[in-house]
Amino acid sequence: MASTFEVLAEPRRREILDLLRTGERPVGDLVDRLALTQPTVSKHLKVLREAGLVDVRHDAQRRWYRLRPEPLAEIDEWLEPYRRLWNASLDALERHLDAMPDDPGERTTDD
Amino acid sequence: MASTFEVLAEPRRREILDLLRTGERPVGDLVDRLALTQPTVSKHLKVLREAGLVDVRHDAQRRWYRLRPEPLAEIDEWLEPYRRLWNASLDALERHLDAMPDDPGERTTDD
DNA sequence: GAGCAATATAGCCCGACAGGAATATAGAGG
DNA sequence: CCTCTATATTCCTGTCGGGCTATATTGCTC
Repeated sequence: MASTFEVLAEPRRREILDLLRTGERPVGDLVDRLALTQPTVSKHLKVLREAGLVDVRHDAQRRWYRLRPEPLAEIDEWLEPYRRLWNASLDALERHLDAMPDDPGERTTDD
Repeated sequence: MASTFEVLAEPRRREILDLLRTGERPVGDLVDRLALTQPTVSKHLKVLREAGLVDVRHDAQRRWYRLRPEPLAEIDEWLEPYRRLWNASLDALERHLDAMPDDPGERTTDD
């Protein structure tokens, strides 16, 4: 089964997730909004389903797809050890700006 | 140029980022740790470079690769609107557990 | 149960991409 | 300048994935 990252690598699938953020939608609705044929959308939905990123509710012939944010929470956890790094960079930048009242002679390494 | 998500979809590239989290490393070091040939590692590094996820420092023939966390911060931002969703789920679960002191007759919809 | 609506599945094509082997490039040192 | 080291680039191959068309499935309604 594909990793959450692999599933998210596809722009159309991210679009689908974006659309589902506001609530559940039937397939036809997604087909209308994405410029894709119905089979293609269904295929993407299958991938999303197998990755646990969406859930389906049956209502007669209509299938309502709904977002499942849990795998995204795992991405969030994966980011955790990196988060301190860019925080460190921002802190350093802040300190730098802070320690530089107005120094026009200052040069960075952009030569 | 590939999106950050596409770049991260490759497991080996995530491994490389993991290795670089502790500090900069030369290519040969990465080759030793990943079970890949040197050209393959160089190719991955090129992709990572073009996506802005790593940076190079030249030191004679040796190239020291270093992590650039900024694109990861963008992923973090992308997650932002979703974060409230899984927080909502967790909140709901908490409220649920909270409102259920000890109710053995309680049934969920898992039939 | 025939017909219609909504969705899924199958089959196919094509472009992208990861992997490796071979080769090129860059720099140090004798 | 030749050689050795470290890395990048090129070329080739196999596989995978997205897109489409055509077809199957499911469930409603008359």
